[in-house]
Amino acid sequence: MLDHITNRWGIWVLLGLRHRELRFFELRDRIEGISEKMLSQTLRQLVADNLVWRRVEATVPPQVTYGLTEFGKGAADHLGGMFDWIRLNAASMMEDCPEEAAEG
Amino acid sequence: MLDHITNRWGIWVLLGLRHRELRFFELRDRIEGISEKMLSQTLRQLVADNLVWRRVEATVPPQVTYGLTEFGKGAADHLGGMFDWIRLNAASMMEDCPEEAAEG
DNA sequence: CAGTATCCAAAATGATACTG
DNA sequence: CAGTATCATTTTGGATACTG
Repeated sequence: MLDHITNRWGIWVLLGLRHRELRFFELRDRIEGISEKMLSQTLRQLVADNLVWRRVEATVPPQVTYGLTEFGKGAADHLGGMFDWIRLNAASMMEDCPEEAAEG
Repeated sequence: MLDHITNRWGIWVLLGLRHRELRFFELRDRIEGISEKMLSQTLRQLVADNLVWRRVEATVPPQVTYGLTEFGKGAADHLGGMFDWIRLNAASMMEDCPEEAAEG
């Protein structure tokens, strides 16, 4: 399952759904570069893993909405935390890395 | 860079180095299923990203040791935390998921 | 021991067209 | 709108042989 989460697209879907539930096309629009095929496939995996839920409204045209389960929220939280931490520390790391000298 | 960390093997290398520094063959042994090619490649990426350091001792036979930088330690920590959390919650999630009913 | 180079197989991805 | 099917391409991974 970690594979699905850390997949090329899994991360972005989970982070994309972090703030609110989204329709299929909203996700596709949010996650730039993703194809419909990959989005569909990734979503199916995440739904199967109980990280994401799927709600279909049998209207015309049909509306399908995706959101995070409680489990998915936790995962997205960890993921987001790590992501933020990396962005913060990567910046200061590139400027100057005094810790490296302390290693030896 | 997130790609490198969440790579198929990047995760396991970072987690493998979490407790202590290791030699090349120790890592290869620890991470079952990894080939020398993939290990070498993954390590080069992580070193380039400043997540891992590399120490060469010019002995015969040569000894090369890898370990986490301060930056890498932080990343491995986040990764390990998420990993543990998933393992814990995935188990209870599969048995019973009352939160799901509360969604609708 | 610690790699690198090469070649090959397998899997992931993408573009496009199509369906209900 | 929300997908699925198909095909071509790209990427990844592994086995093996070779080097210092």
